[in-house]
Amino acid sequence: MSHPIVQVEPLTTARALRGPFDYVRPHGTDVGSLLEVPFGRQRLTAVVTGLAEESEHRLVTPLRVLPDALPADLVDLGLWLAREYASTPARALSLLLPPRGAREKVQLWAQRTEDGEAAIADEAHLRSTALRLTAKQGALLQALPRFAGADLGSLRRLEARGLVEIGPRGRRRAPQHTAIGTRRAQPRLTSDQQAALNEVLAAGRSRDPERLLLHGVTGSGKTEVYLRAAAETLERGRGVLILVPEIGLTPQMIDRFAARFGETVAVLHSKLGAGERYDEWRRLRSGQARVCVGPRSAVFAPIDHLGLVVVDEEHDGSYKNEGDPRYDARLVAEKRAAQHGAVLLVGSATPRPESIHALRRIRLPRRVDGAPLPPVEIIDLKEAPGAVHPRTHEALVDSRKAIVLLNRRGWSNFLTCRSCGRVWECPHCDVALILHRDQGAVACHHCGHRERVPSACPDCGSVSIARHGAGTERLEHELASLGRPVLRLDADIRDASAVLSAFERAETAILVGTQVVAKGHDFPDVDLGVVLDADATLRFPDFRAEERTFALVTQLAGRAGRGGAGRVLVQTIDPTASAIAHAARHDSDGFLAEELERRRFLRYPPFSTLIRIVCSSEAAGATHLAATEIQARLPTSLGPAPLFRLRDKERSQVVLKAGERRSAIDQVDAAVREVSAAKAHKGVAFSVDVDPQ
DNA sequence: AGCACGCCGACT
DNA sequence: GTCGGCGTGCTC
Repeated sequence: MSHPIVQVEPLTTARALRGPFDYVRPHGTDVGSLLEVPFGRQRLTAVVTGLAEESEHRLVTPLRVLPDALPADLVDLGLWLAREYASTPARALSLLLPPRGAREKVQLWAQRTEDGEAAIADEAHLRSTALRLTAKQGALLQALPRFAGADLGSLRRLEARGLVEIGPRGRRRAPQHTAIGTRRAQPRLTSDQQAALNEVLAAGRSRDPERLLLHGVTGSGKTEVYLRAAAETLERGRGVLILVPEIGLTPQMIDRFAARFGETVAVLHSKLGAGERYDEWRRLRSGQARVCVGPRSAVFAPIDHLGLVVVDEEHDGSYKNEGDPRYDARLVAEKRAAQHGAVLLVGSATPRPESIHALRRIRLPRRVDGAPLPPVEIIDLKEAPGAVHPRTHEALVDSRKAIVLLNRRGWSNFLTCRSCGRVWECPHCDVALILHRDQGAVACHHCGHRERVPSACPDCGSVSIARHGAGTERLEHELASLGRPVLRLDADIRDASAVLSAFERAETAILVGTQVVAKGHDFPDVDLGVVLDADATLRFPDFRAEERTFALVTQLAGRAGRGGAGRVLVQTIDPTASAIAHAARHDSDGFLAEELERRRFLRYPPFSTLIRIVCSSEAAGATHLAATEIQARLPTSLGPAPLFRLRDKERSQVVLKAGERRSAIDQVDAAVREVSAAKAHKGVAFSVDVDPQ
């Protein structure tokens, strides 16, 4: 037999441990097969990544072959992912595995036999046969095929007459929200949409398709372009992948795809139960489903012959993974499209400068309803101190439905003792505790530590405690004086969709919240949008602060005035700030041109690659030493810079700004491997982030 | 990451 | 004597 050996990656989280390891090849296995192998004294799941003719090792036989297998292209993708993000093959492949811990659900399935068909088709025969059946059995015979369910008794009688066959069959556990069959009429495309669609279709006919950016204002009908492009892709016999930011906030995308394409749509996301997730994965793997809609992790959906990969709201930060392979689903989407020769189509009203730079842009400059974008007024907070400027207050009084954005959760930012100056801080992190009055607690927003609201200072006994700053909870409380319902939406709210639908139903209301309110649903009758503290995002110490502020203001403007009349107010202490000024004019081209020029000048992405290495340890001073050694091995890197203590761990970071991406990643990987292997740095954990947010 | 092997201190 | 500390090294 040729290739009697499998090369395998055992799935362990150990950073130092990288395969491939060789084993005897079990019958019927190939690249992508999943095995259970003896590994040292453990038994581990392992992924076959290659085949070989011979090995220098003494081989053992795997314990068993697991039922599902990865497609070979996903094995390639996993190995690429490991290298691209300086992780390990095992950690990367773990992200792509079929859902574990669930089996196929099998139920009895009944269908007509040839005699049964004849009984239905031939009316005379039907009379003679069916009349001798009870009414229910006759109805059942006509309603087949279907799962047997509670009618098994009747079906068994039909089976005895040879009219039906009954046997086991897998049954799909469909996620509840998939609104299959609620088919809606296809809207007519505007001429802009038609032109955009033509470009996407033209790209799809090319051997080496272009990567496209659909830059369309909110309400310009990007989703309908995705749907039409998907339909055409399916007709060509190829699969479709649609990525969306967060499934909880964008149920419309799933609904619209399920309504248009029915059973061929699968959904993959973290809220699914084990059975549902397994069934959806299997439906994709087997080709029963050819379209997948889901968040970042859905970029690993097992779809073969991909023809179209869509990334909706491509500016959204949730495409970046926080866990160990710190992958960016937007880059993985691009890679998958390239693997399959598929069209990459990313869409946004506020695209990233990176995308403007790298992709060919198609525009949808007008809303489908023809309504103009709402006017944006900038309000100078220097004129009047306080959280809500008098003009903002006036506008809130005049509005019927308003969205107010404040990017701080809780009641107040921090507490101090008026008599001794004590600041309430998290015992595990170097940050202040935030007051949450409704929960009767102060909480750390980084590690989740909570304490009861203090009634007295533990240091000096004073009962006079000052509350500084205002968050969404306090704002909610203060706006209640306007005498209309105030709804709050932020990470403290358990049921976000209940708040959104309450706001949608309300005649008049104010929705207060953090960034999520700028995403959320589309409300047709919002007449006012307010950004209370645009400076909070703008002054963030990050080179993306400008673009995030621009996106926030623009996205909020998109929520207001869908029906026509609407206005947006942006409060700031710096009205001349470029991001705010451009957003106020709806001038994304101007903003993006300026931002790209700035990036080019400062050599920021896309004109370089940033790589961040964070060292963390509970031992005092250890991270600084480790980071210093990392820095010494990377000639052009900056640092080490201390970060605030998090979960009892000191942290220190080194940042590399590289011209040559591939070699820089390899250098960082080598440096981290060497330093982490040194016994002097035991107890120090290292994390590498390529393209940090 | 596990887990065993191995070479030194204080306990029934 | 031997129970067990965790330093060191290996896993096809």
